Amino acid sequence: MKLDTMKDLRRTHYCGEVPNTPQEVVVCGFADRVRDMGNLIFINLRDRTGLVQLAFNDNTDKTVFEKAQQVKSEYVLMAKGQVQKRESVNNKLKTGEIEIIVTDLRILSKAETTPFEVTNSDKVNDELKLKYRYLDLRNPKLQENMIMRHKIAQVTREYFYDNGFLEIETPMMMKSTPEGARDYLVPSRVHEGKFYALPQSPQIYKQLLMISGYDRYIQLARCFRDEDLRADRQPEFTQIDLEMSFVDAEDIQQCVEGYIQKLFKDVIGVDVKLPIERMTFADSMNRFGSDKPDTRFGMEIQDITDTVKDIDFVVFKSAIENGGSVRAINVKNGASTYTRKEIDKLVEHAKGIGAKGLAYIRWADEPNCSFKKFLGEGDLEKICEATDARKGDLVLICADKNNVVLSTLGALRLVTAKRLDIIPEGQYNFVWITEMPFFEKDEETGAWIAMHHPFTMPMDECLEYLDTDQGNVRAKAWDLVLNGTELSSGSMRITDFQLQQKMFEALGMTDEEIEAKFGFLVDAYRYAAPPHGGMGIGLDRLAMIMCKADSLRDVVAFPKVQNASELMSACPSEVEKKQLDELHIKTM
RNA sequence: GGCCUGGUAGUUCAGUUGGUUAGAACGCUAGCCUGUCACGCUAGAGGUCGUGGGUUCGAGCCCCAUUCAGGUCGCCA
Repeated sequence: MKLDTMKDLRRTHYCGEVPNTPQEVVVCGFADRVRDMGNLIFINLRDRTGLVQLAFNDNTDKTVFEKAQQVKSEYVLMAKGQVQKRESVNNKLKTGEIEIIVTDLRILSKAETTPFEVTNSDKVNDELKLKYRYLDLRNPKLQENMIMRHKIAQVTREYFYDNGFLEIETPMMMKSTPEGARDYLVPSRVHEGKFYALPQSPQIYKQLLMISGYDRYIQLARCFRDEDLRADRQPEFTQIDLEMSFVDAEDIQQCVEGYIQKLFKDVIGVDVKLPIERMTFADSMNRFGSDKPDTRFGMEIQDITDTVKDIDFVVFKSAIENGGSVRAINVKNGASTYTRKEIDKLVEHAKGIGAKGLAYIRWADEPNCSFKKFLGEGDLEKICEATDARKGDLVLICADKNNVVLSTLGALRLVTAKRLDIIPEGQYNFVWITEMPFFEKDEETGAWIAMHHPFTMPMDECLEYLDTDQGNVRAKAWDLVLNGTELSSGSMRITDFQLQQKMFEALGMTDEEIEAKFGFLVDAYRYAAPPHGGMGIGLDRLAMIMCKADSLRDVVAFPKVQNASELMSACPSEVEKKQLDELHIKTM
């Protein structure tokens, strides 16, 4: 059968927006479900706004009826007809009170049987859905997510434009700076053996824009990092990138708080109370064992080193003697029902993080302690008191170097909270993590590397021991954390080129390296720079949380999978030898 | 790069200790059906059990390798 064309017919209404009053309308979209009852046919027509029911009955023109009999799922249709009240209402549909008695039906395009049912694909394997991403994107849930993402972008621009920010595009092809994440490289045809890099972030350019006097900059910037993927990490992502002049940390945070408040109100109708809580990095680590604490539930880490220091238990003793500590979390909420097997699993989990083991007190009927035989009179009571342990609780205790203890308990806190299902839904706990360390030690080389980036301003009081006590230098850098997810990271930048030079040196770079990699930036700061700082806010992660999605893939139209390939188009792919030759790339 | 989990019909899954013709639901095809909305009823088609090797009289099931996907650790200034 020949396909129909639209000819002079044009849409008057989206399916989900067909009004509740009798009138002639023209709708178009995809056939969602066809219910053929013989002399009566119903077709649910779907577009991005929702569904509307098309009805064909014994009053329907014969040729129209015969055409309706041919319709199958996912056909593209256009239908003209009369809106009328239904005989029986469907409360599940926005348009459930009406239907369209069709007088003209056009089959504009036919679909082969799809590899999965578009609107019933919840349980379908991701691999298949990603291969046919264009079909999965027809799913109302994904459409809703894409629309919400659009709204986020819209409100973002609105807010920052209203607050005097200029949107300025920065290059997608730039100089490679191999510090930090791996760059995606673009070979140069004209310059044999030389490469551009795709930006990991527009960091350097936005700082230069401040030097150039653009004062407040915003960009929804695409960024690229050639690192392994996670559910919350794509190799290519969008950052709400901003930079402000003549401000200090607090001004930037206030500006972003206003944005967050408006965004959550306008997009999902949630009130965010300001100001957002501030927590120092050190506090966050000590209380939650993480630099991105989920504060929606308690279970904070307690230091019980003093309580247990006299107990003759070699695990505790050696940890304390080696400068470490003994700390605990009290898993309440009836966690004493954890079976031995489940506790063993927690121990394994702890070992995976680096702990040597895990001690515990399980208080079902009475306190049952895994290291009972080392305890003296009254020791157990003291530990229970220090950890507020009562009947029904499970106390997990870790002894080791501080960083191991904290990251272990921090991870167990999340695992047990998930298992016990005590994380409240629909709650949005924001927290600023401040006074981030400037340096961190590279585990492989032992060298000090910049935790944020090397243009970050150290805190004033830390300047004097930049060279002597790197581990204690704190930065004018902060993160914005939401429900345990790092949403955003910001800092004040160094504007004194001599200090910048010094920071590069502290990071172990030679003069030649500095000149080759960042010479142009250091030079720029010789010509005066306003005090400035800024942030990068992860748009994808923000969208993920606001859509209540589990994976970034649910808020990215065409995502990549774990090995950074894209299953639909099968990229990356091989290229022709001619292309490689032009780029001076020798084939392997 | 390490570890864990999975791959059986188009889809989601079941498949006993290794034993005759590998099943179900949904989808698909054909027919019936005038008020459905996850329509219903009847019949039918549809399988290289991811791939390769091994053990065995016999493998969807056991062993080895490999591949793909997911999660996670490393990594992500």
